[in-house]
Amino acid sequence: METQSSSERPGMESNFQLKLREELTLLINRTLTQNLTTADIRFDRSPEEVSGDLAFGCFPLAKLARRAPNQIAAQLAAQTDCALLPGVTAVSASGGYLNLTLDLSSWLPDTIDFLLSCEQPEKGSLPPRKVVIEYSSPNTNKPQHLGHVRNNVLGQAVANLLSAAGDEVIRVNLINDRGIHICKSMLTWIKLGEGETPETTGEKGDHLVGRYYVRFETEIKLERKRFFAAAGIDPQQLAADELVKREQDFLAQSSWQQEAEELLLRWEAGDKELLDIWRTMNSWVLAGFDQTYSRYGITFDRTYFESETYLSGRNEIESALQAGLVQRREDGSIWISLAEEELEDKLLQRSNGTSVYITQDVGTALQRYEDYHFDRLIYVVGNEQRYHFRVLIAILRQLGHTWADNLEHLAYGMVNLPEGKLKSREGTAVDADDLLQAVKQAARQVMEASNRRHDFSEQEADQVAEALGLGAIKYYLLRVSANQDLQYDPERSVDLNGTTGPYLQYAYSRMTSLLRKSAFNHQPQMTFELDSAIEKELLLKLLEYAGVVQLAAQQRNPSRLAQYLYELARIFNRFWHDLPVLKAESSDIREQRLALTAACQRILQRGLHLLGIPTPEKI
RNA sequence: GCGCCUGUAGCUCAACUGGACAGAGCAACGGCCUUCUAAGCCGUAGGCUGAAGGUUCGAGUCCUUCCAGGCGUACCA
Repeated sequence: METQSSSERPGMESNFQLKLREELTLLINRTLTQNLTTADIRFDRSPEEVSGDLAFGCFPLAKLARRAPNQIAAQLAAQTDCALLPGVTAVSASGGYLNLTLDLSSWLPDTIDFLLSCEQPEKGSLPPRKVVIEYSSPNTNKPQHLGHVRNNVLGQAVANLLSAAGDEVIRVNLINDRGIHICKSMLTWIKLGEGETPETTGEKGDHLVGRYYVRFETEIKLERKRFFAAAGIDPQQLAADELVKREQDFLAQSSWQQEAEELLLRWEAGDKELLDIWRTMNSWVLAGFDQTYSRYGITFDRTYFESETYLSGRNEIESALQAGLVQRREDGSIWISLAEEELEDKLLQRSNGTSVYITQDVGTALQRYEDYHFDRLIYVVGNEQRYHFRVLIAILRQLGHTWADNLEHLAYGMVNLPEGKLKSREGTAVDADDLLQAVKQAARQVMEASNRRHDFSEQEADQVAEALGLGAIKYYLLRVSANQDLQYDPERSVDLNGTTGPYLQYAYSRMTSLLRKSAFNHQPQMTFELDSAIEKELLLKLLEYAGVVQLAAQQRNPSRLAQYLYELARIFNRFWHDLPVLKAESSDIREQRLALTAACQRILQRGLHLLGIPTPEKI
């Protein structure tokens, strides 16, 4: 059950914003004898055709007062004395909305002071909650690809948003470093690796190990082909259930499969020689991951390893068995009944005594609760695991952990290419490192083709290209709301025009350029006489910032912020185009426009950083 | 079969959780650089929101039934 309505978490506000909401609340309560609170007052932008800037929708009031919304709006408009509302020069009713016209020059001083001096303008009014958020969660058998990049970038951004909105955030990674898939790359390296190491090949460790994982898949595919050929069967001709049976037959006699399974048994038995190899290969992969994370700006406060947490899952199941909460079947396997949750029974331990995926997640969750006593635990995991997390939460609840209701699966959609799906097993996925390299190259080419001349050193040019590449990739992934599948078009992501990271970074560098050239220094309480429509658009957009961050945090949806920042940048670009700043008609106007620019710059910088996008000063 | 998710402009995506005439970008077409960075700005064109019913003062959004796609439904992770 939702306990909060969406509009009840405003961010910090300037004095004028706060005052306006208070006065409007009083006004409504007086004229309609309601008892609204300021939290009930939310503004939309007035549409172009209507005279006004901010619109207050009277629809919720219509139910309380049992009158039509446009009647209520009309009455409010008729009985409103503008003098009581700060900086409001006119009110009008239209289509059930009360439209307020703001006086730009009275709003600006207060707004600019607030935006430039408030330490954390995104902060919400509720007490902070302790939130543990898990993202990335890679397997140590292959390098990270585009799907992981979406996860990493999304997780990082949501963590940043929650933190900015005022929560205490603990960012955790979970390394899946054990299991049959790990054994596959190990096996292939042992058999065919001839002692290769990242040092001898000069390759990144995760790429090296990943090569052996792909190799395993190609080898077993060949073996499968031979198996079916020898039996004189064309698998394509088989009915579905027959095919499943034949595949099982194949795996049962496949030497690659058998050897991998033997390796897993040896690993679980603690075979010392094997554990050494396992540790060595994992360390290669982890070193590779560290490089990737660091380049992408992905950080964690704590890293969990499944090889360390899966045992606590086993223990939990053991004690649940004693307590009669789970049942052992005749073949020795252990199950939990989830009939109360209207879910299928779930296996918790195999008949051969080894643990399954969900057992590890039970253990990890328990350990995290012990470590942090969180108010909320968010899992950033692909939406193909929706069912898995429903089951996980149900299990924890059945085992008597009331905090199970504080777990939350932040499911995000798959990343597809225009040609179709990514397939990491076949090694056709878009590799995270290669991707950044390619997009960076493209950015570099655009920089060099441009007729702008900067005295960039080679090193500076490289840094700017890297920043633009990151901006391009991250914005591309974050502008789509999380639960949607997204289509990744490599060519489009390299295109720096349109709703892209580089567009925003470019706008930022323009703002910075103006401020640098003018050596602007903000004086509080300055007076404003600006009055153009475009300047007012900027003011109105700036006023939305804190609310947008609050909403994005609450919905765990950075795309809201991504969208907003694009709108802000677009209005700024229009402002830049239409109005002179450094060469303004008077030095007063110049200072005022610079102050407005400074506010935009700070908001755009903070917003982009929440999305994990770097903001180079010059492009 | 059952469950979950998704269908919005030619393409990629928005739409503050039920509110004003459904908005952007790309692609197309037409304008704007001797002027603070043209990676920019302005304009034109593009829609029966998959279909049909229903609830409501009001539906892209909620309900029902279809249609299409994706993902689950493992003693895989």
